[in-house]
Amino acid sequence: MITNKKERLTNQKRIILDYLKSTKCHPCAEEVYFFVQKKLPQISQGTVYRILNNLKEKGEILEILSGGKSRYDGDTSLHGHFFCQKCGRVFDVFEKCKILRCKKLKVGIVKNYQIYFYGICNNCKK
Amino acid sequence: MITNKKERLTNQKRIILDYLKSTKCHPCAEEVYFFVQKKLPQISQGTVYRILNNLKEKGEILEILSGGKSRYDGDTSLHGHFFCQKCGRVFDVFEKCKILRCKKLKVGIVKNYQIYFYGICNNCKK
DNA sequence: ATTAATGCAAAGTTTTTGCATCCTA
DNA sequence: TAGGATGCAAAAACTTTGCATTAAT
Repeated sequence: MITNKKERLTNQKRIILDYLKSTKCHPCAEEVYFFVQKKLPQISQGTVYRILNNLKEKGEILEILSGGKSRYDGDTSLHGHFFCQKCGRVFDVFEKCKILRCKKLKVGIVKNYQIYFYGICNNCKK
Repeated sequence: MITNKKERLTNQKRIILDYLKSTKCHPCAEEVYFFVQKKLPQISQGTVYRILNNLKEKGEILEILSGGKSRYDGDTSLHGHFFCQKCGRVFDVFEKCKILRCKKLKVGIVKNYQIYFYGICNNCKK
């Protein structure tokens, strides 16, 4: 039996998705929560987490892994992320990241991939 | 004043490092704990975490990020990791991963990087 | 002998979840 | 108006930490 749940577009979801699509800051769940709270003061962190997981599963946003809390990116195009080990900021990287377009590796078939760079950003290098 | 702490090689640390250097299973902290417990029944999870962080900081092991718990890899050579979305296993990938040897990107200087592949492994594909 | 490292347990941090209620379609 | 989504709060999951004790050098 196929359970064909019809998903609903709520204010909460729309605001979060709009936010992630419009920023390049790669906010964590808490930062998303703070942002949405300005527009919907009653929103809860649980809802933010549920929506982020939902959008992630549908492939509308990307989860950026880090040791501690995850960050989220509304840009799902093929690119990598650079973590500055000094200021902690995360930058998009569009160079060098498309050379792995291969769909096949010895171990199996690749659906997608993530590249994380670690180093010192131009600002902190000065 | 320079505090030049002399680090000590304990049984706990030696067993954990030996284990990570000898397996290709990419165990998580809990699995490391279970393994070491067979040899040192009194070891605590706190110690395992402290040692894993210590080895990671010294660059002797690699932390493999995933949504939930981290995994650890005793092989610090340049390679990527493939996560099977069906069986959950993590495989080493030595192909395609050395093409990013660049030390410089537009955003800054790269010290190191990690590549994570997601897909279906050969075993699960059958 | 020093003092780094451990074991234990408590606490911290991040994320998930149960359930009554709300609100989208 | 049916049932998917939310808000709230509790709980789960993972990791860190304080402190007395142990043990490596």
